[in-house]
Amino acid sequence: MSRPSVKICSVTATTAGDSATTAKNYHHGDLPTALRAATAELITEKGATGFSLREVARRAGVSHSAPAHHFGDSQGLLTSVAAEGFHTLVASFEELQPIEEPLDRLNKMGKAYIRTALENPGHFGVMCASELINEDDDEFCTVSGRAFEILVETVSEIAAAHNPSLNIEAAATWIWSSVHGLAVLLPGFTKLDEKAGTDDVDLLLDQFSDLMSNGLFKATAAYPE
Amino acid sequence: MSRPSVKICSVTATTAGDSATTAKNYHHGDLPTALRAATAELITEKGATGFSLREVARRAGVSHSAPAHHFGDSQGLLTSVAAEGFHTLVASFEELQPIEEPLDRLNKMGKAYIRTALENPGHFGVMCASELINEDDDEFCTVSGRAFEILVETVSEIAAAHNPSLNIEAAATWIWSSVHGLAVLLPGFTKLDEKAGTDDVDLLLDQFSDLMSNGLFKATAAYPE
DNA sequence: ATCGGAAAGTTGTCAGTGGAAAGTTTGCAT
DNA sequence: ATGCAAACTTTCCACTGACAACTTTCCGAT
Repeated sequence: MSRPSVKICSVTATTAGDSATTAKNYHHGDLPTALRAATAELITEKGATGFSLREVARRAGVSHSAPAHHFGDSQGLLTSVAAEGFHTLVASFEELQPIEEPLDRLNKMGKAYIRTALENPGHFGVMCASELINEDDDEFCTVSGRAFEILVETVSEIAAAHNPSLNIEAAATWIWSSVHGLAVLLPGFTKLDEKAGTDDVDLLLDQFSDLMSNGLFKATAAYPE
Repeated sequence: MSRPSVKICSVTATTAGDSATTAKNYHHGDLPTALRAATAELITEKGATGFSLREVARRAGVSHSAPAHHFGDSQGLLTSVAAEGFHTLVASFEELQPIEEPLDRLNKMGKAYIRTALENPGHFGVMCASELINEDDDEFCTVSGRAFEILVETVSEIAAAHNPSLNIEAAATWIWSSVHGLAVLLPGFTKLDEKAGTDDVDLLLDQFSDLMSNGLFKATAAYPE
């Protein structure tokens, strides 16, 4: 929360185009965006369970049933927040695409994944909460599918470069599971976020890279320093 | 350590076991157990978000605030259910300890993990829901710590047998993340549970084993048949 | 210019929820 | 039998999500 990271998201990007016309477009300006922001903030503070539609509305300064008008129900709002989070993730993935060596790119994608999760706990807390969101939502499907697609592409390149007989789908699923599991299991994101956490995570991810590349039989997984 | 008193079944065991002493012990018999069972059932049906203390009480046939007397609040109840789930997991791990070859044992532990998750969705849905439970709870800490301990032991043996320079902690964390991530991400447990799902999962786990052992550089991750 | 419809937002209401507080039943030790 | 604590019930309160009905604002067609 030390940086204005939420701005990254496409949603703000799409609407932020001409603020002259949209900013005071209506009563509120851009309520959907404000509601998503309030939601992410609230989840960051109180966790996904502490979330409440009415509290979000209160923070956005609108009546308690205004959100329903834009998102239907709370699931709709949370799904939209989740999609926003995936947009951020995809954007950070795409920034890394110029990296030539696919293994290096994969390593950095893993770090980006964890960093995104740490920097946007409000979004991340809901991105894989299949209970809370509507995974069949069009925008959500598209953007989360795109994220996985990028991973598969990278794994394909790794296979081509290092091991042509690799089962790409299985490997991609496995990698995603590893990194996602780590993100989920990392105890108390806030603690890590506070201080030197990013370095620790990067170190751990380097070990993961070693393990993924070389396997239990050959990996040393030693701290590189 | 191969077979301590199987606390897991204590729940089901006590209800059927000595009904003379416990069954009609008090008003209800064994309310805490009944409440845990009702909770698991409810979560299985409606997901962790569909859970409500009052509905659980209703199913157990007691007043809406009876649960509070035993578990404090809903978090207490859910934590107890999570601990119960970990007991089951630890028990299934311990059944596999006689297997000599640690790699084989690890493979079967992974399958057991997924199978436990599939067979007890009500418990699993809450075991790693850090939002919903109190992870500092004594019993929860003990039993979940034990599960990880068993994994670390197995990884240690793998290191001793195959790769002495392996960083054991990192590797264990990584393996846990992989399998947990898979369990979390597996879309719709019920579907897989219905039919031939177990085989599919076993196959996927075999691929994971291959990837974990040999790494991206050497693994083929091909279907074994 | 204005009129009508649609989008944006409000107010009011309802059943349901968790939690606290206070009362009641039950078993048991003395 | 009596006293006491544990197990459970009843009552209450603030809060929630969803719905329906209402008002305000905008914008385009005439």
